[in-house]
Amino acid sequence: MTENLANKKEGTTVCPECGSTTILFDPTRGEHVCASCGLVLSEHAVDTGPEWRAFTHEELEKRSRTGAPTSYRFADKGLSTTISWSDRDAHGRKLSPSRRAQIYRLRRWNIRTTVRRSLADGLIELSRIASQMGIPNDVSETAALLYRRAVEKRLTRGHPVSAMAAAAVYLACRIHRIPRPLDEVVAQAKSDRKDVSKCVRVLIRRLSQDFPRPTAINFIPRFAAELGLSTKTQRRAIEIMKKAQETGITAGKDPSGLAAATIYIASILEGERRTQRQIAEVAHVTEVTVRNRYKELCKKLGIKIKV
DNA sequence: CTTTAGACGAAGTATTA
DNA sequence: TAATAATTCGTCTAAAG
Repeated sequence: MTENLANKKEGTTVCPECGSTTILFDPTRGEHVCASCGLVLSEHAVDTGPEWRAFTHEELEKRSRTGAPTSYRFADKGLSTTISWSDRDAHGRKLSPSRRAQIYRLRRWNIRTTVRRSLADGLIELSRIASQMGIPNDVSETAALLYRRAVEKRLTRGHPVSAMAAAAVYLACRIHRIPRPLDEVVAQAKSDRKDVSKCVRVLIRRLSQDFPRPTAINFIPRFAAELGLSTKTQRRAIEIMKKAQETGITAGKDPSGLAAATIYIASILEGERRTQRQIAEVAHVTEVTVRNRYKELCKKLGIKIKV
C-alpha cells in the first residue's frame, strides 16, 4: 500500500493486482477502481495523497478554473450567453444601423447553435437517466459526449430521443468498465428495449470507437459493494474469477451470473455469507443461474463448500 | 419458515449452414 | 434467411437447517 501511495504522488497509479494503469475514480463513493480487474484501490482516498490530485477530466476542470466547470451535458457546454432583443447598448444609447445589423446576425447564430431541440432534449433526458441510476459524473460526461457525436453524424434521425440517450448511457458505462445490464438502463428510459438496443447497434457501428465488452470481473466491485462485503471477500471473488477464466469455463456465460456465483462462493469462504437470493437480486439474475454457475465452478475448480 | 437443490419446458441469443 | 445449439428464466417439488 505504501508503494502504491508513492506511485500516486508521482502521478503514475498502477494497480497492484494486475498492473493496469487505467484507474477510475468514483466520486459518489470516493473510491479509486482499477478499470481492468475492478480492484478498489483506495477506500481512504481522502487522507492519502495531495488534495489536488485530479483523476478525471471534470475534477481537473473544477480545480484549475474559476467559474462553473464546463460540461458536455449542457447543449452550450454551460457557457450560455444570450443577446437581448433591445436595440440599445449597455449605456442605453441607440445603436447605429450597421451595428444593429451586426447584432442581428449574431442573434441568429446564437439561436441557431444553441436551440437545437434534439440535442438539448437528448442531453436533458440523458442526465435524467444517469442521475436516476446513480452513475458517476465522469461517466455521464462520456455519455453526453457520445450523444453529441451521434447528433453531429446525424445518427439520431429516425430514432426516439429517449432511446438514443439511454444507449449513450449504456455504452458510456461500458467504456468506463462499470457495465450495467441493458435492462437496468431501459428501466429508467422512456423507450422500450427494442428501440434502445437498436440505437446501441447504430452507435457501435457508426461511431468508430472501441466499446469494450463487459467482463465478469467488472461486475464484482459493484455487486460486492451493494452487498456490503469486505474488500477481502471482493478480492477473493476476483481470484476465483481469474482461475475460472483460465480454465475457459466462462465462455458464453452471462457475466453477471458468473460474477454473482464467484461472490457467493467468496462470501461463504470468507465467513460473510450472503444468500443466493440476495446476490441474485443485486446481479439481476435468478437464483437458478447463481446455483448453476456456482455448482459448475466448484466442480471444475475443486472448491469445497460447507452448506 | 427460510434456504438450497434439482428438473422441466419456455424464451431469447449466438452460431452455423 | 433459416435451422441448430447453448444458455437463462420461471416455476414447481423436495429436502435440509
